[in-house]
Amino acid sequence: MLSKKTKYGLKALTFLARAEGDAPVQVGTIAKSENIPQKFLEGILLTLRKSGILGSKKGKHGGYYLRQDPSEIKMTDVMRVLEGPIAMVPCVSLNFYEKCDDCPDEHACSVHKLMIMVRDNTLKVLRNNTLADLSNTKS
Amino acid sequence: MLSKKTKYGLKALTFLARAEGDAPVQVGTIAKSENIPQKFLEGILLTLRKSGILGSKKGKHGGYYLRQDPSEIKMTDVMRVLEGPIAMVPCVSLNFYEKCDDCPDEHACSVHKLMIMVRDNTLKVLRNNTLADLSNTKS
DNA sequence: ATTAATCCTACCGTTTTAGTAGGGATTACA
DNA sequence: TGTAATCCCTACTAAAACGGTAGGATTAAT
Repeated sequence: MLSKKTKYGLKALTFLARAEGDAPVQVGTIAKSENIPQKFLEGILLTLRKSGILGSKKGKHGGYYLRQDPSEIKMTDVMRVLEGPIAMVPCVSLNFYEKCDDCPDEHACSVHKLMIMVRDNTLKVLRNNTLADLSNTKS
Repeated sequence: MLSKKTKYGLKALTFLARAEGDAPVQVGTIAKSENIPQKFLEGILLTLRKSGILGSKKGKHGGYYLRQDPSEIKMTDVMRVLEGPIAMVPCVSLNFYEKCDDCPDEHACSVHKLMIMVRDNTLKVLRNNTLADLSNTKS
């Protein structure tokens, strides 16, 4: 299951991508428009900023903004920041690899085999889609 | 993340597929061989039986067995029984559809669009793989 | 100085996960 | 007919994750 955190984060990013101009957008504005609890969204945007995807401006008239063009922001990066590993099992994760404690031989493991295939196909989708693709209102 | 339940279930099914002959296999045998807590595995095999994937024989010399040839058992079915919906979001689930409570227009939702693509690619993998493919020791 | 915003930490109730415990029902076999 | 092995079922539990909320510190514009 996709967490609310990720879902809300994606919606917020889409909102920012669609927002014209480069003036920072306030959390409250996004929260209201996208039906997201404001305080919850605050934390989400904070982690997006810490990861380098968003920038922020403090104080009055402050807010958040994208640090790159939407077409440069890959879904793999966003998903890893918000949702964590893309692989469904740590033993097939590229960025968060971990050995299974059961499972004596990884290469003989049937789950391993299947999850590598799932991962590769998911990666293909997430690598081929940028925030610009999501923000596009057409189809 | 794949739950332990699903992981253990897949391993158990693989074990059964590899077991020669049609004599039922006991939970204890599988548990020991695959490093799975026996009592936990008991429950998992029970749900697999209730879903129709496994059959069982009670009493002494009882155990579990596959009800179809491994090549007939699709990963989509197994995953839906053990892990639940394949889609990451209920609003793109084929078998477990549910409307989002936020999100006024599903078709305008960027998350929806992305998750449909992910789902379709995952489905492709799971539909094209049977238990026979998993059990195959080669590559 | 006031106001409006981000930033940060801590907390909290609910649900899910990953089991464990204990026994009932059924069957093989001596 | 008795006993051991096995599946079957319910209930319980500790720990983690999820989905927030609360309260205030900090920073910047006016």
